[in-house]
Amino acid sequence: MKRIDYQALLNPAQYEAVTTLYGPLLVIAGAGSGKTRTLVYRMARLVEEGIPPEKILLLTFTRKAATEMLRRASAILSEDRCERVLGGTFHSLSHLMLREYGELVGLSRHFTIMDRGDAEDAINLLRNALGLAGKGRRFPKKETIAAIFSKMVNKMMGLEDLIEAEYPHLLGDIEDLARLFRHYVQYKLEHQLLDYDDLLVYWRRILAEFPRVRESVAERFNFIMVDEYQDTNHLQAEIVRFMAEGHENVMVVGDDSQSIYSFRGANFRNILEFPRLFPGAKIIKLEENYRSTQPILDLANAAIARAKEKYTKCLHTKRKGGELPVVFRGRDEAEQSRFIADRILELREEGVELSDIAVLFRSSYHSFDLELELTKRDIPFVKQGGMKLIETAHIKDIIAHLRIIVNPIDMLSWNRILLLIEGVGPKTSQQLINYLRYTPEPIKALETYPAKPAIREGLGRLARTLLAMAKEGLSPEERLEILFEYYLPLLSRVYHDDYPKREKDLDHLLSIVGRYQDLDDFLTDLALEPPEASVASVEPYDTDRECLVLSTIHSAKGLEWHTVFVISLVEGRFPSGYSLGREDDLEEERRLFYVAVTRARERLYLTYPGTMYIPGQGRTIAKASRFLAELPARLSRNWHEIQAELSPDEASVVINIETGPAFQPGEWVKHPVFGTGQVRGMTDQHKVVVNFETAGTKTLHLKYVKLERLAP
DNA sequence: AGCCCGTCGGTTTTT
DNA sequence: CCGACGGGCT
Repeated sequence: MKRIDYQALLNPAQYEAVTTLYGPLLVIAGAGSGKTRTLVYRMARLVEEGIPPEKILLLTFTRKAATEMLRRASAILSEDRCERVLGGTFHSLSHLMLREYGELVGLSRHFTIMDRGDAEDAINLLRNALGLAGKGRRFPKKETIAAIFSKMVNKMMGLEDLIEAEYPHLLGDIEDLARLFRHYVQYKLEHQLLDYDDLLVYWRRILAEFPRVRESVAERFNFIMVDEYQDTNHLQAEIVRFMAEGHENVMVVGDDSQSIYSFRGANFRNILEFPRLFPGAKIIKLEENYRSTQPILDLANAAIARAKEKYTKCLHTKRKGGELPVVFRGRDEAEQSRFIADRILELREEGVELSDIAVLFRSSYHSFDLELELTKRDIPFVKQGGMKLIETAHIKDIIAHLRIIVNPIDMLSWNRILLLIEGVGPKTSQQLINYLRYTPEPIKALETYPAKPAIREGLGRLARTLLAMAKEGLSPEERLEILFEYYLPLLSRVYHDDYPKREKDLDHLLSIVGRYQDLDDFLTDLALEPPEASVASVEPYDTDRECLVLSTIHSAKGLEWHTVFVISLVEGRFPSGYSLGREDDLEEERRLFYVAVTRARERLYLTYPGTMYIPGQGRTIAKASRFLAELPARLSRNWHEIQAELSPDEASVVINIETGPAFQPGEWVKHPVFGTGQVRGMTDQHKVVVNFETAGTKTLHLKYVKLERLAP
């Protein structure tokens, strides 16, 4: 094992955090202040001190983040013991614990995890059954109800208090909502269904009610580290408190200025309550920024300075120089998209990798226009955030079939798959479910059900398929293949408009399932770590290909890029129209803007369209976001002014690189991004046409391209 | 009575 | 681009 010179590798504050191993520790870390680095080195330190890695627990916001940190810690120690640290999200940890201890509170080992959509479906079903919907009766949408129920649980608030505080217009519906909530809880219990919140709720409950479990868990995990603590909620804080009982070796890291998940019950004040939860906690602040240039930080500081409540100080860096962030106003969305595509192509020719550039936005649909432009120009991209693969109807169909194999009393899934049968609607499905519900073997019972002749054939085929899938000893992949034989013909009937597109997703799913030995694991991972829906590269499985990143700001948390574009900075989009009414929500939008701009290392572009198409209203004038309007003028430059200052000849030239002697046709050259290629010729003094081996033929402007001559 | 299918409206953020 | 809704069909 390598000895590590921590003092040389870390600044004094980071060093102190890394070497404080025992007792409660709160680290307030500004954006780009080496928060991840600190966590990684602390993990290495613990292992180096002889702590068995399996006694360390690392809780992060996504499982990807945890895996990445463990990989880095192992690299530092040049050994792989760190991989044995248990890392994951609160939800994945709770899931793991419930599979182990769930029986204590009446959970089967094969409970099903519902995603948000499933929860909404169940709520909808119950709402109809209770007669709370339809016919002139005004009742909140299932999305709203699900949000209310989720907030109640995560904030550990009563329904009445929550409605009063956040949904005063629904005060009249409290009784019905309460009744619906009781039924929802009952329904989940009956069918062994757990929504995301239940994972946390049940785990907390076990910890609270069973001191023996608490003891053995505290013994199992001697050291707990929590990342992104500003986005945890009260429920999660309690889980931490219980799990650390006895040893109190808990380190949490966060930045109250980056709290962006209050819609999920997170409260940035949580981070300040940590010292109350763990009296005697040591507090360390990391304030020096290692990521961005000072002009970018100046803009970020100015944006967050207007926040009503904040606790961290100004970010500063020792880095010198840097360009002012650029503001661009396009005539419309199409011009905004063209501008971004133009800049991206220039950056690529400067040698900035596509994957080191990101376009960030408030809501997933804000990038639709840009996606069209990128496709037109053949710029490959991946999109993070927004629609997940598992949220598409056809994938949910598949998942529902698989869930029944694991948990045959999951009547929510039964409902879904029965509705796929021709001739079966909501009524028939409910009757069937009432029949299947209390039979010991629901799948077999399907065939014996006294059904109308019109649907008997369909039920029989479903029963035979499920029986074949349920056979012992099959791999998940084999089960899926059996299912496809049954499902593919359905697909073209049910989704006749666009089934070829959906068929491709099914292939994608098949390629994912191949990695799993256990169906339970596969379903759990799909729910807890859902793969993104769109991989827009031309060849779907070509993940090596370098891609531009399009991402919601929420999904960009913790990441950084050379250049960042923040787009659609228009009132109503960002800040979102939903937030305009409430002060707290607006504050969160502001923090979201802060998170967005602090993702950039070298260059930052803030763009917005002057007009926008709004369905119903047609073309409307867009008003620049208040986040732009409020910025002091000296902190950014306007693109149109930059252009006006340049001579017409230079207008599109960004940087100068000395041009060498003219390239000759037939010469071999190497480009930092496109790789090697052969020169076709020069179109004029400045432009060379190169036929690249993999990237195809490109015309490059010599003033800003880095071409290397290769020996013949 | 219950199902199918075309139309239309309206779109936050995520484990 | 998905879900609610209403009219027509079995």
